[in-house]
Amino acid sequence: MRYFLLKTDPSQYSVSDLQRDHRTVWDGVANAQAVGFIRRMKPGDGAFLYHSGGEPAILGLARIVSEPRPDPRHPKSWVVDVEFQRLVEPPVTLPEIKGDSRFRGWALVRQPRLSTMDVPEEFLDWMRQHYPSLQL
DNA sequence: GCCAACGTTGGC
DNA sequence: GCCAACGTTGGC
Repeated sequence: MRYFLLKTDPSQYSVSDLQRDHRTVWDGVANAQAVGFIRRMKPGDGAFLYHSGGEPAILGLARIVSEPRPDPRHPKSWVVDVEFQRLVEPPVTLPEIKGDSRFRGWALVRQPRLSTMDVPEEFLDWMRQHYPSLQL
């Protein structure tokens, strides 16, 4: 089981929208590198939900609930179904992540425009320590 | 709202 | 296949 991070612009589709919808098709990912991560996802994998725009932060946890598949509407895009799991409270803010030298190499810090990525083991450890109730 | 970074497109 | 122009994203 792996963990990924999914960015969303909250003015388009927010974590509370997913909480309300419970399940959605995660679409709009066309960038080749990001699509590469979508294609590596497996049902049962975890996904941190991140708001870009507004206060950049991780504020939810979701589960991948389908195999990835090409988006029939957009040739270069791939989609996957995700299901809301939990809110991350309090949210883990970008400044907090940037401020920790252990995460310096993470694409979240290094490549601001990458919308979908994997999550380094160091961050998972940190999360397990600080958010034990998430049972990561 | 601005703008830097960077990905994509299209003309050659 | 290169690269200039252009568009988009995301952080501030």
